[in-house]
Amino acid sequence: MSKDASARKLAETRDLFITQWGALGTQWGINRTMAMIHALLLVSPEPLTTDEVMERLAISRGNANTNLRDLTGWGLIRVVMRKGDRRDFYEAEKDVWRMFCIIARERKRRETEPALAILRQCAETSGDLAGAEAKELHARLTELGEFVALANSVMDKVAAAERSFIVPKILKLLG
Amino acid sequence: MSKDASARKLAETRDLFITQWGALGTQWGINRTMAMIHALLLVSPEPLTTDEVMERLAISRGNANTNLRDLTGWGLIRVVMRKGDRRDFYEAEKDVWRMFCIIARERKRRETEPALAILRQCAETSGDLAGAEAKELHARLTELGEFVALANSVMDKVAAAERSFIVPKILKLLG
DNA sequence: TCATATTTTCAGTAATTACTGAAAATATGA
DNA sequence: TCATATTTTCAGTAATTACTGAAAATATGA
Repeated sequence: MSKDASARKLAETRDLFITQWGALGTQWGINRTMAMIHALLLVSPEPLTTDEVMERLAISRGNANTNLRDLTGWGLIRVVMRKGDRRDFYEAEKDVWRMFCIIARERKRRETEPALAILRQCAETSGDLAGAEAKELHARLTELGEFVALANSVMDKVAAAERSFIVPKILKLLG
Repeated sequence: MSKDASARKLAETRDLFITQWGALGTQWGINRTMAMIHALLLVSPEPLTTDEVMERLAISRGNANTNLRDLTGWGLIRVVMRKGDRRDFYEAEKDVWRMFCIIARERKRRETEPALAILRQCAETSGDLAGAEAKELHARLTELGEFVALANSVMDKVAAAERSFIVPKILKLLG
C-alpha cells in the first residue's frame, strides 16, 4: 500500500469511529455533536483548535464553541496552550479509568442525586398523612429512596477509587 | 384533618411525585410521559387501565398506548387481567432490586454493548494499517474496548445477582 | 357469524432541542 | 491605547422527537 493510500485509510478509520461514536451519543442522551467532538479529540494525536474542529466536522463556530465548553465543563477534554499561539487547543482525557470516573460522577449528579431529592421530599410529605393508603405510599417512597441512596454511595466510592485497587476485587467477588 | 382533606393531600403528594419523576426522566434520556406513567403506576395501589392512565395524566390514547407498551417491553410494568373484564390492567414492578436489574440490563443493551461493537470494529480496521499513527490509534481503540468490555461484564453480573448476596459485599469492599 | 369493546397504528402537527451565522465581547501584543 | 485575533453569545431557523385524534385492526362474547 502506498503512503497516500495508507494515510487515507487511517483518516477513514478515524472518521468511521467519529461518526459511530456520535450516533452512540444519541443513545446515551448526549448530543451527537458533543459525542463527535469527543471522539475526534480522542483519536487525534495532537490537540486541535476550534477552527480545526469546525473544519473536520463541518459544523458552525457557535456549535463547536458550545460543545467544546460543555466537554471542558465535564472534564472530558481540556484546554492546552502553545507558546507563541494565542488560540486555545483542546485535547481529550485519554486515561480510560479517569474517563469512567468523570462519567460516573456526572451521571450521579444528573441522575441519582435529583432522584434521591425527589424521593426524600415526597416520602417526607407522605409521612405526615394518615390512613392506610398514605402509609403504603410512604413505605414505598421510603424504600425506593433508600435504594437510590445506596446506589448513590456505591457510585461515589467506585468513582473515587483507584482502578488498580477496586476492579480486580469486584471482579473476583462477582466471578 | 377531615377525611376529604386527607384524601386530597394524598392525591397531591402522588401528583407531585409523578410530575417530578417525569421531569427527572428527561434527564435520564427517557421521555417525560413514559416516566410519568411509570411513576403513576408505582404509587397506584391498584392496577390501572389505559383509560385511567389517559385521564389521570391528561394524555391522548395513542400516547398512553405507546408508552404503556414500551414500559411493558422493558419489563418495568406488566399487564394483569381481571376476570369478567376484557380490558388490560397495568401494574408496576415494585421490587426495587428487580427494577434495578431491568434498568441495568436495558442500559447495557443500549449503551455499553453498541459502544463495544463500534470499538472492536474500529480497532480491527486500524490493526491492519501500517505506520506509527495507525499503531497509536489501534492501541487507543483497543484499550478503550477492553475497558468497556470489563464494564459490560460487571454490569451483567451485578444485574444477574441476588440483592442479598451482592450488595453487602460490595459495600464492605468500598467501605 | 356479527356487534361491540378494546388496542394498535399512523399521518399530521406541536413541542423541544440543536445549529447557524453574525454580532458582541474579550484577550493579546505592539 | 489601539488594531487585530479569538472566543462567546444569541436571535432566528432547522432538525428531531413527542403527541394527538381518528381510523384500522383485533379480540371477545353472544
